[in-house]
Amino acid sequence: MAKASILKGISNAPQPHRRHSSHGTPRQKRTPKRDHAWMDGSDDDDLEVKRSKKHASTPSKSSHNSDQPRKKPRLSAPAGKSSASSSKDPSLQKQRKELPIYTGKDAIVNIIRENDVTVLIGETGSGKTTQVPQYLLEAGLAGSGMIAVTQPRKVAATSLAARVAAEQGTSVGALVGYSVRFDEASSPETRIKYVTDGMLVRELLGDPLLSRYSVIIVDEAHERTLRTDLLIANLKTIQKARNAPTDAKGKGAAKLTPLKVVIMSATLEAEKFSKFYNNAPDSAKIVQPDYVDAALRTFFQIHTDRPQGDVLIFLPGQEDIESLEKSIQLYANQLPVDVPGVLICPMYAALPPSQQSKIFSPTPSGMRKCILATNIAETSITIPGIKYVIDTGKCKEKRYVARHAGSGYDTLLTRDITQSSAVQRAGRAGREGSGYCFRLYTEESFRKMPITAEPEIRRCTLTSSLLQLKCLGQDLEELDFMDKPDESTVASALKTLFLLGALDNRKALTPLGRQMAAFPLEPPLARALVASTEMGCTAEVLTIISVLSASSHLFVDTHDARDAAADARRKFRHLSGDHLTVLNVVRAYEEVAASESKAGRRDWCRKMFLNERCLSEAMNIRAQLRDVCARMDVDWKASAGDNEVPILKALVRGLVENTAFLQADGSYKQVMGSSIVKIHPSSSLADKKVPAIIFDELVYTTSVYARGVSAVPRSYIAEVPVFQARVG
DNA sequence: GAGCACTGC
Repeated sequence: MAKASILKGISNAPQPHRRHSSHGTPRQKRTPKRDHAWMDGSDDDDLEVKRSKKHASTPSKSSHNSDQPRKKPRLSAPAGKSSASSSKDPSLQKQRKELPIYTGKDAIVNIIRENDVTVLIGETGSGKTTQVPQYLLEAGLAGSGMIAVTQPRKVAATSLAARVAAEQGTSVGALVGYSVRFDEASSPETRIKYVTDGMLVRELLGDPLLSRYSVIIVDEAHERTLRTDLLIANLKTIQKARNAPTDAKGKGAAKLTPLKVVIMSATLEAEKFSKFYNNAPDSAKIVQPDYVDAALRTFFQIHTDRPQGDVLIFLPGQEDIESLEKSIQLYANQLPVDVPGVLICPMYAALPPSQQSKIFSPTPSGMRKCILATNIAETSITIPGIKYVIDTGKCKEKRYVARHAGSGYDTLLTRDITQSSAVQRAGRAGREGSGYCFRLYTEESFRKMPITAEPEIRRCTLTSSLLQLKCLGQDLEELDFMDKPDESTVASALKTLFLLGALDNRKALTPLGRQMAAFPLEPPLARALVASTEMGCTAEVLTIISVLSASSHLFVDTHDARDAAADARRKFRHLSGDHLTVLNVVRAYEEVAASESKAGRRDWCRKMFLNERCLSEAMNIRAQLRDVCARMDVDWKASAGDNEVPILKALVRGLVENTAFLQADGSYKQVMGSSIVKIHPSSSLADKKVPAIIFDELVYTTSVYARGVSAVPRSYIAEVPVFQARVG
């Protein structure tokens, strides 16, 4: 069994906290100075780290030859050189030593040396992410293998690699590299590699024991992304194989070097919670049933009673924002002349960039800015000059609901925020001075909130993960997870993969399933792609699914220019519906891209109300998918031209579960699952009655909507083998 | 007649 150790208390240098208050009667209070407080109360654990002497560090020189890297040939320090080496930028080395983690360096290295698994808890900014890999390399713990450091986001992986490469006095891609989708910088010399968690999960498919790595550091583990959870579960399995007892020596297993795992996680900032509650006043204990109305009243209390300073109100969604905007405007127009005017700025992701930008312009003198935002303002953007925050305590959350062992749907419903969100929201006030947070909920409600968000593995569709695991000969049901996925979600994933032909009726992976897993796509889209190779329309299907798997929407939603947007959209419209409309858009975009400059392209997209980010990302994805096709000897150029028949038939193969027939009463009934679904109003087929539809996804908001819809003859659906089996 | 926010391959 793997030995495990937990190291706690890599704390930041103590810093003054912002002043907050809550529950309606704000009052300033300087927070007491206190370094740390852990949820489990074991305050003194950090001494374990702090106590250790920094005795003369003995970097074991790894006998690594320092060939010049192929990609970025520039000077590079040989591995194993001490961090104190004079060849490195002295100011960077000084900075490294000033990091909170530095005093614990030897203790950390020793504990990791002695244990198979180490859990390292430290706050953001403690330097653990940049320093620990370097400490381990310098101490020779990497042996002849690599140290991988996983990150949930690409930008973190690339920027951390740049930072650590600089600290090592080398260029990125030499001793220190990174690997993310669409981008890689590494060479045979690379020993520390920053990778996205998804990249390492994908690497498992080709190298199930991750044999190139001797240390894997899973960073930001507290974020509990689906891929991190999947990785952690797999690392346990891998360690069993690679760190087998020594009696296996001489046999197969002995060829494998042991694997060390380091899990790094931020604390939940427990002390910030408690400080927050020391100033909890005793008024405002009334539950506000209508948070929009409460926000309205709280805003005008602030506006008439409090000194100048902008207000940020957190609301769940666009609908509430628009309704509150109207009410505030109405009352603001009736204010006495001696009260400052109100400048209302709505803020949510779907708002066109031109209207988003006004929240960043300085508030005109004699005015108070009031920003109405979704949780986009919680982390993604920082708005300067906010003095007051009003927190409704609500947000919207997307969650997958599995039903009847299959055919579930995504929901988007308003719910209570988490405690960590509440803290985050309050922290948006007074970033440049003192600030106040007004919470429209009681202290008791706060205590009832979940501390953190539920891990993704409990909220998402697991179809893609299950397919990847099946390729590794594993199973969602058997793997040892920190949090077990929900049974019905697993059942639903199994059913989907069976219907797609990726699994047989004994839940075993089929050759088709293995083929599908090679593509970085959701299984239904991968299935459509494979089908297109048999139907001679790979070029078109590749284009359509590239757009569907891009992270943003193709069409820009605008309120003001709704008619103009609809006019522009009509130019691309295809009678069959949204999928071929997407194809028309990309074909037009490619023509423009061929003749126009970058600016011309941007201009065209703006005029056509198209999201250029979506299109350029789709082009990237398409190029990657073409590469995979080429490797699998699939002709990605095979084109059906303007014949939509094979294209729709290929899509039907992937979207088998997302099919519905028109009923006699004019509604659509899902073929599998039997729910009544409506065509989403954003679809080109909204309000149209066609005998049968396929769709990209089912979303439950105000009712169950099908999004991304195309009309197909009923026969296309009936000829799918799975349906024939059901009938016969 | 409707669109929380991110992220990953």
